[in-house]
Amino acid sequence: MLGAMTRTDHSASRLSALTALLADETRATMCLALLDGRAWTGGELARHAGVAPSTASEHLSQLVAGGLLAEERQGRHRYLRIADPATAQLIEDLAAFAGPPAGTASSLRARSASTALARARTCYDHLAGRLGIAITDALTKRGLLAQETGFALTDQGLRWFAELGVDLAGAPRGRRPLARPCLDWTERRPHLSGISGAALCAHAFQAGWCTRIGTQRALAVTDLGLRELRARLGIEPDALSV
Amino acid sequence: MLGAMTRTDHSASRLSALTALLADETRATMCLALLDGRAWTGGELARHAGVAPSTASEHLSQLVAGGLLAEERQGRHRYLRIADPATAQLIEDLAAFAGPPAGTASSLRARSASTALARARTCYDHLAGRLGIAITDALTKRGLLAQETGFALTDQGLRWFAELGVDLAGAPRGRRPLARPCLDWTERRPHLSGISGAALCAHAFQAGWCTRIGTQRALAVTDLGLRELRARLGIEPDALSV
DNA sequence: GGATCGTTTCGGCGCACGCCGAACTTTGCC
DNA sequence: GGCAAAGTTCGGCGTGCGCCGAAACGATCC
Repeated sequence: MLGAMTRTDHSASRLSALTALLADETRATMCLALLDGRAWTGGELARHAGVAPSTASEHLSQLVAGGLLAEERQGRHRYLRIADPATAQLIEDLAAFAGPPAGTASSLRARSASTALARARTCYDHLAGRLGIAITDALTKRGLLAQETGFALTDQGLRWFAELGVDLAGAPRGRRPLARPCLDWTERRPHLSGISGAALCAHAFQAGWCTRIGTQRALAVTDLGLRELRARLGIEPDALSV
Repeated sequence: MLGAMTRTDHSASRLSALTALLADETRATMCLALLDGRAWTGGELARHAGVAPSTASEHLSQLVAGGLLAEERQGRHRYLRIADPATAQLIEDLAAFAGPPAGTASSLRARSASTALARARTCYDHLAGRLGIAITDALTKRGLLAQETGFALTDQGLRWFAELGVDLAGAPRGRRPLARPCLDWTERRPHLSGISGAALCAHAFQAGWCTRIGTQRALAVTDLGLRELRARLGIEPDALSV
């Protein structure tokens, strides 16, 4: 009992310290902005969050010290990004959990249906929005991704990636799983994350399937992308343009 | 840009409100205690966290209002439990992420190697500790659980559960996946969670494979349990008693 | 060298909130 | 009905922390 107590206490201390980093709205705004997967400067984040540069500087130092963000100094700039995919995943999970309850999901979806962000965007290092959902659904429908008994690529799925020219076996395999679900903000449904999700997103950029719009995380699918998605996954262009 | 801004702002507000609930060490202690899956009274949680009943009452009201806990009034008692499996999973994820870095994992494991908690425990509604890891490893080794390409039960795995007398198809299937990984505190490795993990844990209790020790979440594996684990999964009793 | 810009450090302000004890309500027991 | 126990409400205390502006620092450009 006593042993369990102290152990729990240490865990509670660490848990509260971690969540305290995100418990401030300014810091939360910064972390959510960084979920686009790119590195922002301190000034950009300060303006985005609507606080003075000095305030932002202190917040960012806390986030770096807490391990949520990584920094890189270049000249007089301080570039900040999410520390690693696991951290991005955690923030995504929290954001999805904190999202509006299921009842208001439809109204939210309807309200934001016309925005570019809901149509296609990146979610740290993989594809999200209706594009991400459409791809995940297509992979599942074609038997490339098993969702009934968990969330894993099938052997056919591995071959599909190989045909795409993406070498998943050779990918740097840390503790990050090959495939894992990531709950989508706008769609309230899981889309493909993990190493394969990141690889697919990277391929989509490299092969010119999609490009970034503006400075945020919104994406546009190119004509080539539409053709490839139809040819390789049977995704009709209509499903993405609505 | 503006649309994205306000949207992000709302998300940040909700994200910070959610994490603020766990950002206090007293509330974090309470939530971690409730991860044993049972319902505690307000007084028990107050004593466990080391605060006055009045203080605990206010904290618990916040956690209920925030949706993390569910309450049930019975006479002059107020029973509290984690709201649902998704919430438990989130708290587990956070606790695992907030846990000690990989470098200190071995020393932690060594230090707590002798405690009953590290040997076998529940993690909300499924089995954890070395018992949970041993089961997950055995399922994987026998081809019942696929971890190479994600995390999902195989067809053989479904048959194994059926032979056990556990009907996974008939389980109340909400959005909760059949199988999902849950990162273990002490072992720093994933163990089986999700509907199948909960069903296996329930079966283990019902069939007398294990029983609770004390009032915490620690478990003891019975002789029958040891025999069944060896017969059904090839788990040697030594692996659990070390 | 001088001007400018991005960033950081430092005081100081003010609010938010976690804590307790005391008083009160409700429930259960004798 | 009377008493004990669980829980809640309220007032008040103290502190922690998020905010800003001013000033200092360092890099870049002219």
